Amino acid sequence: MSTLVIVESPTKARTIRNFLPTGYQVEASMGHVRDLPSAADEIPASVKGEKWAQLGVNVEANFEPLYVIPKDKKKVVKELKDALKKADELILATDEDREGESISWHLKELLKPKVPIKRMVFHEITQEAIRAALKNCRDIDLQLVHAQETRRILDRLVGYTISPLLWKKIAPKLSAGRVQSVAVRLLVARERERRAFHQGSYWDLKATLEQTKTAFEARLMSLDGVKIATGSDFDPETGKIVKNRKVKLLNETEAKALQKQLEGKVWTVTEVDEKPTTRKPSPPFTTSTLQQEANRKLGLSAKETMRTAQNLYEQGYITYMRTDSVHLSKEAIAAARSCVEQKYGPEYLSPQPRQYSTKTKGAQEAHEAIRPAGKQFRTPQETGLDGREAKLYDLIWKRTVASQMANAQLTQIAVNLQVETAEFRSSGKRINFPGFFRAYVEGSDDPDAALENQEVLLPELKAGDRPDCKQLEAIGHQTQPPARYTEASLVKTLEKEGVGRPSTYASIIDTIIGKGYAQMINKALVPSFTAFAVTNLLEQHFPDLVDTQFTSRMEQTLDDISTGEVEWLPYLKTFYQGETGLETQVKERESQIDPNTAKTLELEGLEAKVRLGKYGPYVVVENGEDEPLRASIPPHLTPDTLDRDQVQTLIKQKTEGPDCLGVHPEMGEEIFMLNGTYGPYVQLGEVSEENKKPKRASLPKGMKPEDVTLDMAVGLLSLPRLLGQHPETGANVKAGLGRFGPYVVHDQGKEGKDYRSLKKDDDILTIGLDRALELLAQPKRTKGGGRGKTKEPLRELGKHPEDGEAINLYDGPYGPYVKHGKVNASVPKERPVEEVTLDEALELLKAKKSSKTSKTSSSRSRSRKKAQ
DNA sequence: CAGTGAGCGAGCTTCCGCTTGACTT
Repeated sequence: MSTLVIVESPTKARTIRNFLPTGYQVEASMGHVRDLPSAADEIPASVKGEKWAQLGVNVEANFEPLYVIPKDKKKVVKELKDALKKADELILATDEDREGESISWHLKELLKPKVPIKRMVFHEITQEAIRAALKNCRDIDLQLVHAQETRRILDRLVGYTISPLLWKKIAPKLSAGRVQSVAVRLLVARERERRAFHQGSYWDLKATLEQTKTAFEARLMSLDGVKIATGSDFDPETGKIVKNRKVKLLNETEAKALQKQLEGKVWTVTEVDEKPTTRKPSPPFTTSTLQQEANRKLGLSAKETMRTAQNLYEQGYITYMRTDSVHLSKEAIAAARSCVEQKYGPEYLSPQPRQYSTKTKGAQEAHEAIRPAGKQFRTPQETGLDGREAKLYDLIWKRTVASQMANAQLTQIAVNLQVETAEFRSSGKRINFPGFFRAYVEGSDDPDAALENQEVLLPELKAGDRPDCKQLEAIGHQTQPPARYTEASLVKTLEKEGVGRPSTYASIIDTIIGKGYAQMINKALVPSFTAFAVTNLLEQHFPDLVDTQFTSRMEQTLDDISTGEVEWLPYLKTFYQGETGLETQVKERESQIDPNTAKTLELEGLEAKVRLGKYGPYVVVENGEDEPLRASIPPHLTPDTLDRDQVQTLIKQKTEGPDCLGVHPEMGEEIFMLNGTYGPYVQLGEVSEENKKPKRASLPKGMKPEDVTLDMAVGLLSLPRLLGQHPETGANVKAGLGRFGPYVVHDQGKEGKDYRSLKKDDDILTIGLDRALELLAQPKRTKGGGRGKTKEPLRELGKHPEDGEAINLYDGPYGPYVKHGKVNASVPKERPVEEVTLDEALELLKAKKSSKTSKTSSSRSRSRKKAQ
């Protein structure tokens, strides 16, 4: 008697294998095994002529989906079929959520087993839980499967009807979808706010006071009983105080006058208010909160976090990393509590075990929260991990353990002080009992709030006290525009609205960047002009689809379908073919929308219009009777900074030709300031028949075109510049501008070149030999396995018999590999790294070399995608 | 890499969610 058990992931398969009796074979499906055809080459010839072929859903016949096996799943399916041949029974043990139920159903439909089928679900991977699940098998829940199918079809209908509309009206290859279009809209909405933002400025006073030798600070709160204006009193759209607000706005003169007036006066404490407060630890990690915290505390991108977590999961250090649940098993709670007792003592335990409940919209909770694996948590030190993995495990360990710790007890202290008619306030915080603070304090998107987490000590004060004023300063402030989204804050917002799933948060960001809807500038997501045009069109013509509520309404209906309260077919029919249905809407709008209008952006406070052209965005300025003036917008110029002056400069460059900075003193040719696809650059002479490629040099980052003088331009054009000879080797030391910015190099020709980037305060035009030597003497910065070629090998294996070049063993992000010249070959997972020999390495390299000659079509198409 | 913004025009582009291995280092 033998039974085939199918789960989603190979890691899970390996784990539960140990908990099942002999005669059970466990295999992985690797996620979904069937799907709607994703592109034309997956549509079978038999339906290619049909009107609905491109959709992959027969909208004319009860929305029957056309399922195919994607290319990358063919192998898995074949293996599963083979495994089934040997089995007398099939157990489908995928996750208990909507997608998991659907995977089981697809497996059943696809494998058409002739043997009995059971559906098994479990929530914990322990001996008891799995044995119990085995005894309580059930049938596939078809209503849940219908809910998934409805979700799948609806997403397809949205994506594959709206995207083609965008191709016709804005630009080919654009995309729209239930999730990505909402994400893009969030970015665009924030950028609009930033464009509309007007800065306001205000002043206040800061006093440094002292009592019983302890210094503390106080801020001016009110004057003559009227509150002093602060940032929140401003209207961000006007830069002025909100109408009818009764506050006193201090300007610089007034603030300084008041400062003078109050100097040397008597300060009196009028009121001391102490309030006890408690803080509760945050729940254990879900995918979304892990991504946010790893981004804030470790600086990891969502993608990096997931890759690192996957490694930890596969090595058995943590539980499953794609989850929306904050639930901890009994076992996990016990393990966390024992960690608290051992490490911090019993007084740090929460009196009762804490069980958190998931409040996220649309959560499906097929898994536990992300936590250290096992019945006993390994402490971060015990794992022996290093690098990113160690840091991420540490974060997960602390968060999990902290969740079972006692509340922190604090006292908030507010002290009011009076000096003449001015009222000042000082706030402090005392930590009476740190509780979970000992282990973990959640990071914050707002650095000011993070500061609040620290204890602010005040001396013992009581009403009537007269502290000394040591210093009184007038301080100017300016209101700040709303911050752009980061990866972390975007994921947080999407999760809050129930948009996207744990398995997709990281890829949503990839999608919107890959489609040219946004770029990442200093960790901030900045939407493109294309994003503006697409969002405008969708908001105007399909407001429901880009509403953040759309997904939660859909989820509600899907829930109702899964309980049988709503039928799936009528829902889809109304959504697509109803009077205000999607198909009807798209057809109607197709004739209404003028492509020229859709490609044109009217930005607030700008007469010039932005248009999307074949080669990117450009500005158009009406020029009376004449042809309008046009000029390209360089990619580094973002929508929020495009103002009148910027447009002026772009147009001027275009019409008057490039600015001439002067004549090169030695070459006798003119030097021009130009703006190219890669930003501003200087050029010596003009392009002509005999001089097709005149000498050019980009401006280093931070140098503004308008600040560049003739001398500076000459300096830039003379790069790389010889600084002198290295005192030890006699080789040339030069300074130049490279792909990564300004650098110095110790150029020993064939012996090798040693590069260092200049520091922020160094000037490429004036740097001398001494400073260059100083930089070269510093070690190379190798942060987290940077791109430096000087990576230390794990082990040297020996020399290649043919060319005598060294063959070394390295550790890389994809596991250990051996390297010979430019050829790398991974060491197979089952081989222990310690045992790899030179001969084995030669074999691996040989196999790799021969396979390299045949490139697959899929890798070609992937690199093409990346290039866009 | 470095100055364009219409048109010849077959066939293709595109969604979300579930997974790992391939990429290369």
